[in-house]
Amino acid sequence: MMSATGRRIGDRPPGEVQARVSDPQLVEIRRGQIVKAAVKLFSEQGYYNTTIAQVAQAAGISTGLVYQYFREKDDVLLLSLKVVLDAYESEIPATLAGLESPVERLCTALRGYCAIVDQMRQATVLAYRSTKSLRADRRALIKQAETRTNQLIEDGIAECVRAGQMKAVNAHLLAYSQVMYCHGWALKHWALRERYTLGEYVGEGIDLLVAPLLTASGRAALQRMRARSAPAKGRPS
Amino acid sequence: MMSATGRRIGDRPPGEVQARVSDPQLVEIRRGQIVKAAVKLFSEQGYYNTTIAQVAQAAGISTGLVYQYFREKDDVLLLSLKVVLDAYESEIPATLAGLESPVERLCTALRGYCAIVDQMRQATVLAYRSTKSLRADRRALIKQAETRTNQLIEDGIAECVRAGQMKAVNAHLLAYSQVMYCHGWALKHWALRERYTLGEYVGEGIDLLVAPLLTASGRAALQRMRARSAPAKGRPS
Amino acid sequence: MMSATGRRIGDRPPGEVQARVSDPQLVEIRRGQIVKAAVKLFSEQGYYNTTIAQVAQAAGISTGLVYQYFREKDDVLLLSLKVVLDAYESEIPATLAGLESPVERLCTALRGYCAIVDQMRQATVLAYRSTKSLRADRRALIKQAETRTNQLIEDGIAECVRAGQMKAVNAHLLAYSQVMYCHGWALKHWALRERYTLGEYVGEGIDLLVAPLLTASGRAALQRMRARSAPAKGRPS
Amino acid sequence: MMSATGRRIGDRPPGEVQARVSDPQLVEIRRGQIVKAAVKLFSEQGYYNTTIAQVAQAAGISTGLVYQYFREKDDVLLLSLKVVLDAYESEIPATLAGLESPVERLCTALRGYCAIVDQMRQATVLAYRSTKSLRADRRALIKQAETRTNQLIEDGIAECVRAGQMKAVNAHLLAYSQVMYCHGWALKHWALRERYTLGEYVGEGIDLLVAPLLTASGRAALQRMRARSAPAKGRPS
DNA sequence: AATGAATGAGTGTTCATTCAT
DNA sequence: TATGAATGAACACTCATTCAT
Repeated sequence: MMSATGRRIGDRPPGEVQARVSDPQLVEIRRGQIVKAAVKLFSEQGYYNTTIAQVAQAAGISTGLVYQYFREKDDVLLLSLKVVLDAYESEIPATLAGLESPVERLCTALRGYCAIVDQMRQATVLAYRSTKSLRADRRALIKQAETRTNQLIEDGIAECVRAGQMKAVNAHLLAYSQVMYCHGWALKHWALRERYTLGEYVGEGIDLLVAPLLTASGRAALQRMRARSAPAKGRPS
Repeated sequence: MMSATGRRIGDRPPGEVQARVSDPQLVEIRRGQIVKAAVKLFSEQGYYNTTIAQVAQAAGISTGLVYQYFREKDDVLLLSLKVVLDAYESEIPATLAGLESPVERLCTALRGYCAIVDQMRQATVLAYRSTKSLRADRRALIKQAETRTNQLIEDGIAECVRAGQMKAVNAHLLAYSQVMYCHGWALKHWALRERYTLGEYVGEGIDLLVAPLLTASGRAALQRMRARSAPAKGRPS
Repeated sequence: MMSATGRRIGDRPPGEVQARVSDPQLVEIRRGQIVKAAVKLFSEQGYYNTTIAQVAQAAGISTGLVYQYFREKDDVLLLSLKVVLDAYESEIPATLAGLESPVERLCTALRGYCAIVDQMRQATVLAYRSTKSLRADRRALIKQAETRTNQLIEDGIAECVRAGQMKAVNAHLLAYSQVMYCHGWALKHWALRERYTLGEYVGEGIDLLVAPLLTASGRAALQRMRARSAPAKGRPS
Repeated sequence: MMSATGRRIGDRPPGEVQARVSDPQLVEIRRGQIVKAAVKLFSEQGYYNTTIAQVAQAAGISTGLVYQYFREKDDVLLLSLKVVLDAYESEIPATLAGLESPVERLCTALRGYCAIVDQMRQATVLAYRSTKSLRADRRALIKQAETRTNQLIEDGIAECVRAGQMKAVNAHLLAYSQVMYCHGWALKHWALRERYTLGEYVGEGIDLLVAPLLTASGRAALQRMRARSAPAKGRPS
């Protein structure tokens, strides 16, 4: 069914969305347009309440053109979710550059995670709501990406433990707990925004989900980190 | 918006679902049938992939009859979600009967919460996924119910603090964290079921989200509770 | 996929079209309406140029209702073609009642065949044009029906031969030839109608495709038949 | 109806397909490519199930280029059908070169007709199925071509009669009958191929549609012809 | 002359909702 | 009350045709 001139775009694993357009640059641009519009609309109205025509219009293209870049509506959702998850996977490690102390690395990762969640608040909710709308094989892709992100946090925890900064804990479940705390900023934003700034939310989260588990040396490291950032940020009201 | 023939049934607050049928008993029975079928189908297939005809068939009634008890499909979802949330609100307090120690009450509440989540795993996921499918005013109802359940946990935490069993913490955010941990059993069940039984999940959760925050007296209370339940339960495989 | 209350309608062989409506009488009525409209429109405009909406409108029902009685557009075509072929299969034998002479039976069958073709001229063309639009398994059903009709003619020929009224011939191919001659009245009607009436067409056909193959006794029988019918019918202009 | 930039190419009669390209040689080549691909695809899948993009790809050119040589999809069909009919019109006379005996000429024409039908089996079916897909004016062109081919056969019959080799018959309808017999090889190939080779089919056809109508001298001529070809061919199984 | 991306009208099909019985 | 047939708006997806390059 794939035209002879059809080409898989990018180097992504199988299950990847295919396009009828051969120019990879154009594919990247158009898909960017479409996914951007889709994330916005899906997040606001939900997947099933958003029509392809709306996505196309929001992307500034014709309805038919969407189908040159995506085989079906499902594919648009898949790529939209991947964009969000890929952001986690690439941006969190980026925030850690140059940091040595395990505790500092963990806290920074959590801070970064929450920051991305904050930026993509609606898209994060979308990921929670819409993953099940995907077909089984595609859902698996999303779950894998999620697992990889969790692993980033779990590794950070394990580092802390190995360095003697954190007591021995179930790193796997603690990571889950922390990740869900980060997601919570998006999922329960309607309740949280009235009471906390993002900074406060992160700080309190560290107090609850990191600090109590630290050893004396871990607590010292946390202290140092906070001392360093406090003057820069002041006390947010 | 209010159909001329529409009639408020029962004593529920405004925003309540309306029926065209006058016999309150019958309304209760039929709605029960319908909602039971709906929760099952919505959970399995999602709200938008489930047709009213399917719900009717699963409930053993005709399509048209659904509209004698619900004004629109949305109403069926609303009531379905309420059923789930009401279960939380009524069953958790029930598990606490006769317990005195604040730490024990908190841990029992969390254990009960997870148990309900486990029983209604799919429905819990449904609540996460589908709340936004509701219209704004109805969504508010759901959020209120959720807030009330959170309050149960938050009160438990506050009790612990007041009784000197837990250090001073942000009870509000800790409650959120613990509630999300409970929900996690449903939301991430695909990843968790391979590694933990429900009992283990709860136990580890308490180790992470309760124990580290306790005072010496709180720790002693937790110890006593565990000593009591351990022989009864043994080591779950 | 079939609803539990779904019911196969009628006693037709597998491959039969299914309806979502359970009352067999209603199914018969509605399908009659729909197929009648479909045969007309498909014949006039072709299958692919006719929309379901047009069929529904011509049948005096709503678009959606068509899909209560047919699973897809293809099914409407299938039943439309079957109606035509069933007419052949049932009406031709009916014209033979009471006739004894094999030659007379054969000629009457051909006359009857042409008469039906004349009545359903457009539908006959439709059968030629649209059979390939069906999916393979359905096409097979149509071919079987066609084969059965051919067999009717072939049997008539064999009878003539057995009775010594016709020389030994390839009954199979002669039947084909005669059947195609009958179909020709519909297929080439644009060219034939200017030159022949239906009666003339049949008469000349018998002169070409029956008479030359008869034995002396067969010719005599043909003669008698024609003598009998000539005064009744006269020379049609 | 005539686009301003449209230009008539070549010396074809009115109703002719137009091209935007001026070089007549190129037009011939490109149209050849396109029509060849179209005949194949239309025959296999039907006209409406074949997209212009598929035709272009099969022809090894771009989609847009098709519209440089054809004004619309309909035109591609028109030319495709003409190619088939032109083959009849030019190839049948070619087979008759050097033959004198009218009966031999007629039988050879029929044999040639069947041979072409056999070569273009799918395309012949296409002509039957798709003529009505053309717009009325174009359909007329096709009918004319068909009429001319019929005339070839009719002339052959008339020759036989004039030469005293065939009894007086309705040459017009006999020609139809014989032509339809030839077409039958394509139209009913699914049923015939299991029982007859092409040679047998032609031979039996002559037995049914030619031989019984011959005079003594005609039968003798047929005899001679068969005697000549028999040794060469033997009895095909 | 040639490409192939872009357009947008058109259609099969679904399904929430109504209504006659 | 209950049924289930009927409605019709809505939407995903296709494809003939155009057009910028």
